[in-house]
Amino acid sequence: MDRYDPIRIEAKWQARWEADRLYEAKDFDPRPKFYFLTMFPYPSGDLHIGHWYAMAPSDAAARYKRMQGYNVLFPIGFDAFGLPAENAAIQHGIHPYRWTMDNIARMRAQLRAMGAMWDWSREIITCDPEYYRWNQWFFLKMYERGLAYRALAPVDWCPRDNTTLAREQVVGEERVCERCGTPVVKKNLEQWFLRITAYAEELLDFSGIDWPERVRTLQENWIGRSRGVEFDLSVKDHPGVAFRVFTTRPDTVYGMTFAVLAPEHPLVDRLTTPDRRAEVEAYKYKAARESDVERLSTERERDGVFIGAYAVNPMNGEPVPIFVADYVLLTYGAGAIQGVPAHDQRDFEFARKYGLPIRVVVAPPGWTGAPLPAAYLDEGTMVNSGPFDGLPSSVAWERIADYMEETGIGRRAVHYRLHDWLISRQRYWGTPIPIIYCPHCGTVPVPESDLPVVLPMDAEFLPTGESPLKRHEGFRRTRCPRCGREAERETDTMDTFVDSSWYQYRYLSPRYREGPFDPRVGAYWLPVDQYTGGIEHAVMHLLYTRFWTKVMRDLGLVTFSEPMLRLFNQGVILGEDGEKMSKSRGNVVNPDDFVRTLGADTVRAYLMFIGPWEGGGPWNSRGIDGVHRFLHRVWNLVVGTATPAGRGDAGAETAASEPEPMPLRHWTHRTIKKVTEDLEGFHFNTAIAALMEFTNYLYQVRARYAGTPAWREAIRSLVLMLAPLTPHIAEELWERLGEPYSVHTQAWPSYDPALARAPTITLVLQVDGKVRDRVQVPADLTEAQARELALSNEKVRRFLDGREVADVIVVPGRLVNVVTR
RNA sequence: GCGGAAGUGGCGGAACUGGCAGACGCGCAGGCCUCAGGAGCCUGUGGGGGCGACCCCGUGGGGGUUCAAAUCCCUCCUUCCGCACCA
Repeated sequence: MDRYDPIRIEAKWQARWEADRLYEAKDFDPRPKFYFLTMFPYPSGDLHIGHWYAMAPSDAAARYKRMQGYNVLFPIGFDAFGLPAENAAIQHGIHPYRWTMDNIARMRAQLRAMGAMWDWSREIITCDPEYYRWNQWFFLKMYERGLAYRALAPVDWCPRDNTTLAREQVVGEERVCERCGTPVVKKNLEQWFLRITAYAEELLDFSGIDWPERVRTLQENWIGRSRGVEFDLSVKDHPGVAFRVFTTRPDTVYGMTFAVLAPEHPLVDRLTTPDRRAEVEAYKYKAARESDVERLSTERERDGVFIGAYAVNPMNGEPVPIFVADYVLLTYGAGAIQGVPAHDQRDFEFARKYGLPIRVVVAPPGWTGAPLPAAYLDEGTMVNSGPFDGLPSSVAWERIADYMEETGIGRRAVHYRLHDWLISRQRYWGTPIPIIYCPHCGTVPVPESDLPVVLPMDAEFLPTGESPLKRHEGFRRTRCPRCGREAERETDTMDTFVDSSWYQYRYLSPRYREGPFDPRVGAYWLPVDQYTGGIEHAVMHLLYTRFWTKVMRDLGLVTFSEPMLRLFNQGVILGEDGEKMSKSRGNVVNPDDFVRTLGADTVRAYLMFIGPWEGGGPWNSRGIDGVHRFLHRVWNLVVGTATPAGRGDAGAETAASEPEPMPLRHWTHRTIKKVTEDLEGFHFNTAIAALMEFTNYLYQVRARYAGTPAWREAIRSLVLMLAPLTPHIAEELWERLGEPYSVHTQAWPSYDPALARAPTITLVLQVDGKVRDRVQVPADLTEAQARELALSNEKVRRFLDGREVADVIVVPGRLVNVVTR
């Protein structure tokens, strides 16, 4: 007997597919195109089960699209810059390039074992100078347009990785480094930024793309748009001196009883009176020293110090005391606020602590004038607000804003939580920023013709934490492209998120020399139709790549504004204990072990069967056996060598001699319908369940149908439907059926809707909503017939027990509910 | 605190637009086959009651709408994720 031997057939077909270049996508093919992209891996060294979970289902989906008649581009590459390579260099003396390329070689072999339809001819590796030269090119284009700039700014610094971090890379309440978990510290440094905030408004617009609500919400929250009013407060006894405040509640301006400056605010020194100076200085010192952890502690009492000066409310000329307090941040809004304790919880607590007046200006319904127990934040009626009294506060919001604009007191303004993207990294293993500092000419961009600025291979890697480029004289010292005199290169490299912000374009023409991608090829494939990857990139990669595409549009490189039309986020695969896989927990599942014993098809199918793709979930080593058994059963069924012996077969005959459940062709077509719909929606788990059911059914009726055309249709369909999910076994069985190579270039089976519809249905008979009987009836039973059937049914009558029938609900094709009084 | 998602057998999960709860698989129990394979076959398996035909209960808790609720509404609880002094 010829048993299912996954190891042998998988090796065989992988070699054949590669030799035949079965998966190379053709540009300009007349079929409709479909660009299916999965987030490319970082070459950490080994392909882990998480990679499989991200990639095997996406391969199945891409294969399905191909069988649906699309010309599918399904590329793969490596996100090859980053810290681990540099750390390996420091710890083990291996050059980051060597380390990275060795890992890539190993991972390529592991990826091939998956049997995916990647087009390896388009592989990209971001640490290749021919790749990162375009990072530099983009940077120069942005620099020309003022979208890349250098600024002295307080930046987040990871003391362990010895580098700055983008705001998005600082995570959690503890404000730790996204990569290593070390608490970050603030440093004041000259760094390069990309002006993503120029696109803040546009990035809030998701029209035209079908992205998960979750990602949209995360991005919206991250961008953090606030609409409000900015106005200036003049300072009493300081003619000509004023500071700006921003508020989202201009309707509460008459309720201002104090003002607050951020401790770092530039006016603090100037306005502080001599008698307050010592206290203010002490407070500033304290605020500066406090770590962010302390400063953000939720239980912490709000505090501040009066600086001795008074600000004048522009609406009523009333002076209010000015404080410094660290609950006001220099980095948001204007770095100063109006203190309205009656209508802001923080101001309320502050006013209580320092005995400041709490003046209600938006009255809650039924307010009697009594003090409020907490800040009142909702809509109300204006009081104590001069000409605006009596208006609903939402109306007053607009009227006061209008008034401020008309009189020049202030203007409407929008602020964002989003900051510009800090891209400077004080590390070696990244794209050099193509800038030269000349003592005579200043900051000079490297001319395009001099690109790429190549990383020197002979850098030294020492555990000092200092960037190797900074100490590399040959790299650092250069000549000014403008005046030719001695100058210095920028030694910082770019955040690796730059690499992944536009990689989808490089896949189109990875060896193109005239630009980041060939526009002719781009016109055919772009944009990406389907993108898949983890949710962890919601506010970093996925925001950056949208930004990048908008910049590319404004540079005239593309004609659209969004890089990926549809996005799907798969879940996370957990260890057997239900916890996140980690070496320290010892719950890491190595896919290679299972591939070696059960085969790649089983691993693929199991990962898809485990549950909804978006849900992730725990790995179960027993569960995978069930899927493996299923493939065995399919094999035996199709090859026709299911064990014919003994009582097992007798049992099968027993099953087959029972009343026929449904005709074979109906089962075939309804399974095709179900699997088609499931794959369309990435519901791999239920698609596989349907194929299991179908297989179980085929075993039951095999004796009756074997050899008939309907049987052949069923078996062919089964193999075709397995092709995207388990490509190797499908190819082998397809060949054994005598069908032409390759199963993967066949059309997806179509179904006849009439056949997919059940010829008979189970009609449920209920009395007062409780199921009392089930009867098999023709699917086209009329409503009247169903009603008749129910009322004459013996069990229904028994449960009616002579009671009066009040109503009979008939749901055609489903049930009849007899309702008693 | 704010925003989002979710709670279904011993486990992973299924259930169209409100219409048979628990598909499929794991596990478990019993039986079979086999010179033993990462082979296969059959039966049973939500809880409780009954010799049985059958009956009752059951989708986090409580309440509601409805002929009918896992599904809709209110409320509470729990878990996960994100943001968190953003003015």
